[in-house]
Amino acid sequence: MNVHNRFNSVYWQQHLANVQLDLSIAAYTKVPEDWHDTNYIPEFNKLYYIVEGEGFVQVGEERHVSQPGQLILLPAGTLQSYGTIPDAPTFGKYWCHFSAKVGNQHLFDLLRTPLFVNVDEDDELRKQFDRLIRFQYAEGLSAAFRVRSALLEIISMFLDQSPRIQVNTSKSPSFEKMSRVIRHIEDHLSSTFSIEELARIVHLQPNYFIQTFKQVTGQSPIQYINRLRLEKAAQLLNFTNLGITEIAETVGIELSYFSRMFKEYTGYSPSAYREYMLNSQTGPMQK
DNA sequence: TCCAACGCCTTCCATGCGTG
DNA sequence: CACGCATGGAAGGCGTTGGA
Repeated sequence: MNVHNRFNSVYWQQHLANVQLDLSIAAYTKVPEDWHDTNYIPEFNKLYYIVEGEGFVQVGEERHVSQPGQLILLPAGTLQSYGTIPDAPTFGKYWCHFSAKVGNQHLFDLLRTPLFVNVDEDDELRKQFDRLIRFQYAEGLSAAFRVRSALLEIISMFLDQSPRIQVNTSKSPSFEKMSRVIRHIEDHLSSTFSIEELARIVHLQPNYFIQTFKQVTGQSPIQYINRLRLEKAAQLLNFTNLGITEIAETVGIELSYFSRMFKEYTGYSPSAYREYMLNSQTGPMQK
């Protein structure tokens, strides 16, 4: 079971997408010649998008002299230094400070990313930073949504450009244990699970197991399992010709209950859902 | 860690509707 | 009529929670 598989699991994708974002500040700055700091540990994450000039950043032991076109991530809680380079023009950069938490963990404790990436879509990234800057102090209900969406977009671009991303679960024993349980669930979706059986996998008391599971995933085990089953069922309805009865069986739910639950989940009965998806895929193409 | 109480989950069964 | 599916009621079991 390697790290790559773990990252591909439905669990991690879902789980990391639940990230809580909080922007503290975003701006564009042409930094002064005396811009520097040495060996300090910030509470927040920083993203720098270098547009002009030169400078260095250091996280832990890794030191990097940065060029325009690079997006740099300085994760919260890491030992950092930065500064200008003598006789070189200083950085002109977009930057922002933000917190990103999944449950009670820092996102970039869970995700090991490179220190920087080379950006493909310069225009797009500038646009997102501009949005961030414009909406951070804006009035109105939508501003906070826009800030969040711009920040997500920037982080996504960073992740997409990263050649290697590792999920690091070792910092949290609960995460490690629960992801083992979730892998088991994903691998055996069509069978039935008892809480006792799942708790045994990680050697926990059932009631303590439920608590831990909920802390990590935000859902009780049963709710989590059912959501997974219904998502799988929706996929099967969408992409296969299997009968409803067969699909119910495949995802381990009794037929009549499946109908009921599926409707609660999607608003459509299974067959209505299939029809709806069929029409929405081909509908606009037909005359 | 254990226990008890509550409420939700699940199963079973009956019924109805549309289709071949 | 048989079959596949949807819907709903009833009941019991089990998951979940909170307190000690």
